[in-house]
Amino acid sequence: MATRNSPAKSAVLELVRIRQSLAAWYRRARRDLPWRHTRDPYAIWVSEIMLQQTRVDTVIPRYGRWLARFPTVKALAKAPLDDVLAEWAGLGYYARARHLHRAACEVVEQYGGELPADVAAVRALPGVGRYTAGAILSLAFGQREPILDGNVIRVLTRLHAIDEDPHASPTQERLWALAAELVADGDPSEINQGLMELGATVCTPRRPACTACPLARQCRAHATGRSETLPAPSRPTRVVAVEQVSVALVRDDKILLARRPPTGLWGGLFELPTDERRPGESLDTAVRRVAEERVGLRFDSWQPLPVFHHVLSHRRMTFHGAYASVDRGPVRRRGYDAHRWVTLEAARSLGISRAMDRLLSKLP
DNA sequence: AAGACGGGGAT
DNA sequence: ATCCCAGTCTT
Repeated sequence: MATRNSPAKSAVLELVRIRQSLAAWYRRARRDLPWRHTRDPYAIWVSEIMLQQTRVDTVIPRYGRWLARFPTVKALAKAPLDDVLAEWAGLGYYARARHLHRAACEVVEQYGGELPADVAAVRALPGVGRYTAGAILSLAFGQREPILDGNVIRVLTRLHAIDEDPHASPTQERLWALAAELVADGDPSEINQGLMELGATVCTPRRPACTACPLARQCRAHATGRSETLPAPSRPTRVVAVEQVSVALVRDDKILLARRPPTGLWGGLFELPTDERRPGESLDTAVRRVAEERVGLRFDSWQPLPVFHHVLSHRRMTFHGAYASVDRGPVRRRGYDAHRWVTLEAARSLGISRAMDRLLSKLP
């Protein structure tokens, strides 16, 4: 028989206290966010995909717009991918939109348009990883599935004063186990959202508000003055500089847009014919080469557009834009799978990247 | 285990 | 300039 103060028993009591403090704090301090007004699994799913690596403030105006345009899984599945990407335009990580569309088709075909309340089935959908499956199952269906995202990693590494790299496999498994232990009792939706909310508003990357934290008394990092130094920083990704050359080809007051291949960077989005500038290549040579090689068009003279920089997580791009009138003649695509002659107005409502939107805004 | 994959806001 | 965000997929 365990004694009253055995380690095992005090650990269990501590867990109970953490759950209760967290849930009570969450009920009191939670922000009023659009996706917290629904239990529609599809709406929760959409919000979780949009929120991947994307700030709440960025998602808020896009979430409602998305649901107005694609109100149900069936509506999304029925829409052409071009429309889906156009609606996603500007949000980044476009594989999320391609996967969401494909997953919607699968849900219609396999489950009649209703997201199954089964973690393995949801996890098997394209674009749904371990985190998103846990979030959908716990928030939409109230199941005891853990979640581990950037916020929860920060909260748990501090709570347990974990020094190891949180992205290393062994630490990942330990963190998932800790997250699972928290939802083993109580309300999994409140506990999971409480963990994320705490990480987003109190247990922040810099200058955490420990005096306002419901878990401060149980926090090992706080007790040892390490709240600001945990979690261990991850290794930064290398950013490569590249020069891009884009040509705006004009004919009858319309410009030529071409669709990128369905995968890879900006996959499935439209753009002005673009290619990397080669080492040592003059701008004039590059501009003419891009038009000739990528869409099979030539011109006599061209005008430069203002140069600008566009930064991605792994690239620092310098865009050199050119503007030229072209005569009649067939478009011969290379490396694109579709093209359209459109007005500038129509071009900006196609699925285009932020970089391309910036480029189009510089046209005369 | 590491890299690809966007964009923006905070410091 | 640096960090990093309600991550997933590929290699």
